[in-house]
Amino acid sequence: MSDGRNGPVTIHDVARAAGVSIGTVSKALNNTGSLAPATREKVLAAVKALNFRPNVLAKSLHTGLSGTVGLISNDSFGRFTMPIMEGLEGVLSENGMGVFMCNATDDAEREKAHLEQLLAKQIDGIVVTSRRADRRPAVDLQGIGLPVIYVFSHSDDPDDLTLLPDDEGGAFTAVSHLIQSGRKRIAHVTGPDHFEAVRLRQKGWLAALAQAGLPPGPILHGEWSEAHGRALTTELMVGPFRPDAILCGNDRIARGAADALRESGLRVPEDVALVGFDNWKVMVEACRPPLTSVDMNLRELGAETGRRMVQMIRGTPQSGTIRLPCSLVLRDSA
Amino acid sequence: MSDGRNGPVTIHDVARAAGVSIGTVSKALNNTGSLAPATREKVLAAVKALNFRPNVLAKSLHTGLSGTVGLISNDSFGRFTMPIMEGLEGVLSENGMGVFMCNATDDAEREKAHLEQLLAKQIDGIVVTSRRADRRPAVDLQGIGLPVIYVFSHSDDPDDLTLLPDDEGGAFTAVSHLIQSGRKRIAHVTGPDHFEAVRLRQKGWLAALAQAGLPPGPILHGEWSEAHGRALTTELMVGPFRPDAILCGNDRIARGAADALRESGLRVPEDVALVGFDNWKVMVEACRPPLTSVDMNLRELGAETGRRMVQMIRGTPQSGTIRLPCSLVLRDSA
DNA sequence: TTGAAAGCGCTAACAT
DNA sequence: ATGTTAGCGCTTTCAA
Repeated sequence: MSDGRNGPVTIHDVARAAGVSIGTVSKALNNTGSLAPATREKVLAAVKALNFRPNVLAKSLHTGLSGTVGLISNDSFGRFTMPIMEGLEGVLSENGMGVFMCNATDDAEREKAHLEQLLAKQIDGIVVTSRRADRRPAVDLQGIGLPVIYVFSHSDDPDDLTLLPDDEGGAFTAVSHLIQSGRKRIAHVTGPDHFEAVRLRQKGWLAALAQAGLPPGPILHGEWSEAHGRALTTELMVGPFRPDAILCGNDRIARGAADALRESGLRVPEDVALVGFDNWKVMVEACRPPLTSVDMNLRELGAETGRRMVQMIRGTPQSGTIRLPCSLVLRDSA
Repeated sequence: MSDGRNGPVTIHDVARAAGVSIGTVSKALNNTGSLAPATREKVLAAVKALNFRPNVLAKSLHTGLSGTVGLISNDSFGRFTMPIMEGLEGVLSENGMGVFMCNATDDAEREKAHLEQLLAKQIDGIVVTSRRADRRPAVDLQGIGLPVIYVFSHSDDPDDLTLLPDDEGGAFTAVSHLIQSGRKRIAHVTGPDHFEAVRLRQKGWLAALAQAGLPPGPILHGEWSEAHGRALTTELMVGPFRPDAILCGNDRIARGAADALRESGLRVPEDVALVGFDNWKVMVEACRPPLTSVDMNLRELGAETGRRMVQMIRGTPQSGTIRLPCSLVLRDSA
């Protein structure tokens, strides 16, 4: 607490207290070189007594590594970034590393400013995340060779490493489940098709139908909202194709669908089964009935990002686009 | 790009390129000391040419300041932490500072581990946030005098600085609005009363009623869910007190209330007006009708945290509990 | 106005 | 086994 002098406790204070040189303290702290056990004990005792905490910034000057990663979000720390960040931070902090949060909100200027700050802070790597998984220009590292991972965001440079959920596989799994539980007329109500994820999920839906020899139902596009889920579902149900199941592009659409069906006197899942996408807790639980939904496992996506980032920082380069599996979470709607 | 040598460009490289000493480069960069304009130009030209970026870690060794703040969240980066983080990061990054994200999830061990990492990284301050605003033990800084701000979380040490939304004022504003629009029988359906926020909102509700000379309606407690919103509202409507308005403890409860009312044939807001709390976009917009709700202005709360953190780091100590105003966002339900 | 030199807290090679 | 010393990239006196 009161070490007599002012300012933080340094390695010199420890050396003095233990009656050794600072080099010896350093060795004791890092288990390097050779040291008499007794000396080590003495040093560690002084460290405890003085409550000494090594300054990692000073250490960084030597190693060239700061033990720090920058996370640039274009999601304003939104719903998708959160779990990714959680998984990432968990893995990195286990490795003694920290995460700098930056919010760029799809503003190139802000992103550039953040990049400058991060580089000045000597970060060891960059993670770029986004609100959606469409292609974006690669971050401009100005020739500085720094590991970069795009997660839930997609660099247009194929030499970059991009981590994404397997949207197509997720949709395939969901539709296969519907088919296995006896559904034969499966429609798809989803979001705007300028989203890559929308196109991929559509592909998975079609693939599962094709594999079972079932005809593709209609596909309806709209905004990602409950209101559109209701409207599109109503539209769908008065059409010629009477679905016995609907794969929804996200949980909000699915919840809108559930409401529309119930209010038109149809039962879920007896008359029409429903599967959502995102497995967003507040949505799936509030839905009537509770919604079966595809989970993109974003937490795990973030954790995998962390593991790969550690590898890259240690010198193993990685590139390409990797898709991690989604999982279907069963509830009452399908 | 290729500066001939390996590794990052240092101040020495710039000095060499500009034909001056490193001391001169430093002065040119920081506008300190006296320097011939021509020399400054020469240096800055070299900086540009080499794409030199000062190493702030090295600078930190002198200043003792890292330009870095740690944010310890106990919310797993949840819905409430997000906007706070966004506001905080915005202000701090404007000041050239960065934010380290840590997720402690209410685990004292994890919090301690994070604290150690943050201190080793020489952070200049700590922000502690939480899922709810109940009291918590102060972070143990072990005698290190470091600025700490509790936001959307409440230290049990009155000498700490705590920033919170004005729950009571928010409820008061909401109920006053209901009264002004002619409502006279105002009930309160809310969350578990072990939440400080619940008790404060209740207080605001009562105060507004008292000021208007209206009798307090019933108050019903339940979980923060739509299901409980529906159940409690149904219970309320069959009771002896026929409310013409309900202040809801959060938006989920309010949305449940809206559904229950509509499904029992009552119109919102004609028969019963509804006000929610949180102004959570997906909830208020999906609600039928769109929900009038109290916004806690968490983004601004985060921004204010950032401003005060900057002040504290600059040497102005602060303490006490400060409550920032909520605002009522009008939509169709009241 | 500019340069030389002494550190900031720490590591690591080299002496002893 | 331990101490000495030369930096890591930068700032900041103090001389010149």
